[in-house]
Amino acid sequence: MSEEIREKIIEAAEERFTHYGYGKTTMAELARDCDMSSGNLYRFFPSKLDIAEEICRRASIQTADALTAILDSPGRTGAERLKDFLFQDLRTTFHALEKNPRIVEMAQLITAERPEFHNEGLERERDVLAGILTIGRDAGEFEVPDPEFTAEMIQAATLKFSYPQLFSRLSLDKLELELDGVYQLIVRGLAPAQAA
Amino acid sequence: MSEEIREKIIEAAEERFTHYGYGKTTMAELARDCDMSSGNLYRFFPSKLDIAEEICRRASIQTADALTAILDSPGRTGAERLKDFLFQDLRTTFHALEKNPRIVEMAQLITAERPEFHNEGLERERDVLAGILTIGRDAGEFEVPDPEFTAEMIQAATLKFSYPQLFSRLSLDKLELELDGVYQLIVRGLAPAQAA
DNA sequence: AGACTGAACAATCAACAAATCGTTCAATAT
DNA sequence: ATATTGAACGATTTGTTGATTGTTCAGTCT
Repeated sequence: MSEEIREKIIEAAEERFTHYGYGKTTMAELARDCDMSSGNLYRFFPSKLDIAEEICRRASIQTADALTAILDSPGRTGAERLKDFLFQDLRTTFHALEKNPRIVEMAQLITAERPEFHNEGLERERDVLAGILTIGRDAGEFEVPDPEFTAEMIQAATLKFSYPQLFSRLSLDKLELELDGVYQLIVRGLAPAQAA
Repeated sequence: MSEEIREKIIEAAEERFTHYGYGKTTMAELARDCDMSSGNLYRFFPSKLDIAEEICRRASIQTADALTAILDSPGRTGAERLKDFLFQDLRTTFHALEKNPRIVEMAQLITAERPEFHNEGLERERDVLAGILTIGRDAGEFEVPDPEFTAEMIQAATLKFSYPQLFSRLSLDKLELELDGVYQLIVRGLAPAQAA
C-alpha cells in the first residue's frame, strides 16, 4: 500500500538525517534503502525538503501530544499546569536538540524555507495552552477573556525558551531559572483583579 | 591627540560600514581615509571587529540614553513608562535595522563573535528598566521586591521585540500588537496582590 | 624613545571547473 | 493503465587556484 511505502521512506530518512545530517544524505541513498529508484521517491514526496518537513511535523505532533496529558492530569491547579507546560516544553526541546545537533540543522532549514511550518507547530501547542487557561478560568483561578489570544501572548513571551539553543547560549539550568521568573510574572498577571 | 585619531577612525569606519558594509571595507581603505598606513590602525584598535564593536556600542549607548528620558518625564504612571520603554525600544531598533540592512550584518557578526557584547547592551537597558520599576514601586503601583531581577525577566519575555527582524518576520504593526498583549500580561502581574 | 611605515605572512575570499545531487520525464515493465 | 526506472538536465556543492585582506613586525623617521 502507498501509505506503507511513505512510512518506509520516512523511517529511512529519519535514520540517515539524524545520523549523517540532511545535507549529507542523498535521494539516491534513500531510494536504495527502500529498494526503489530515486525518481520513484517523487511519487510519494514532492521534494527532499518535504520528507524532512514530515519528520519534523511528526516530532512536533508528538511533543504537543505529550503536552496534552497536562490537560487531563487530575488535582492540579491552572498555575501548576501552566508551569508544567512551560517546563516540559523547554526540557523536551532542549534535550532533543542537545542529543542530536543534526536536528538543529533541519529545524533551521525548515523555518527558513517554510515559514508557515513554524506557525503550524506553534498553533498545535497553543491549543493545549488555551485549554489550560480555560481550565484555570473555569476554576475561577484565572481571569482570561480570550484564552486563544492570551495563549498567543504567552508564546510570544516565552519565545526564548521554545528553541533554547537557537535564541541563546544559556545552559538548561540558567534557562530554567529565567523561565521560572517569566512564569511567575505571567501567572500573577492572570490572577483576577480584586473586586472594586 | 590619540583620542581624536580614534574618533577619526570611527567616523571613517561608520561611513564605510553603513554605506558599503563591513565585509566590503578594507583596513587599507580606512587607513587611507585617515591618512595613515594600515599597520598604524592597530595602535588604536586591536582588530577590525573591535572597530565595528565600538560603533555598535555607541549606538547601543545612544539608544539607552534616549530611553533614560522616560525616567525623567513627569506625570506618567509606572505602567505608562513601562509601555513607553518597550514601544520606544521596539520602534527604534526596528527602524534602524529597516533603514540600513548593513547594520543587521554587523549585529549578527558581533553577536556571533562577541557573545558578551549583547549582554553588555542588555545590562545598559536593564538599568533603565529597573529604574522604571522602582518608580512604580515607590508610587505603590508595582509590587517588585527585586527590580533588577524583574527587569531581567521582562527582558527575557520581550526578547522577540529586541531584535525584531532577527527573531521573526512580522511587520511592525503586527509586532506592536503582540507587544501590547505581552505588555498587558506583564503589567497586570506587577500590580500588588490584594490584601488578605 | 615613540610614532609610524610598508613589506611579509597567514588567513580568508572569489572565481572557475569538476563533480555531485535534486528533480524531471520519456521509455519500460508490470 | 499504472508503477517504476534511469538517463538527462539544471542547480547546487566541492575542490582548487590565485588574488585579496587582516594582522604582524623589523625597520625608518621624527
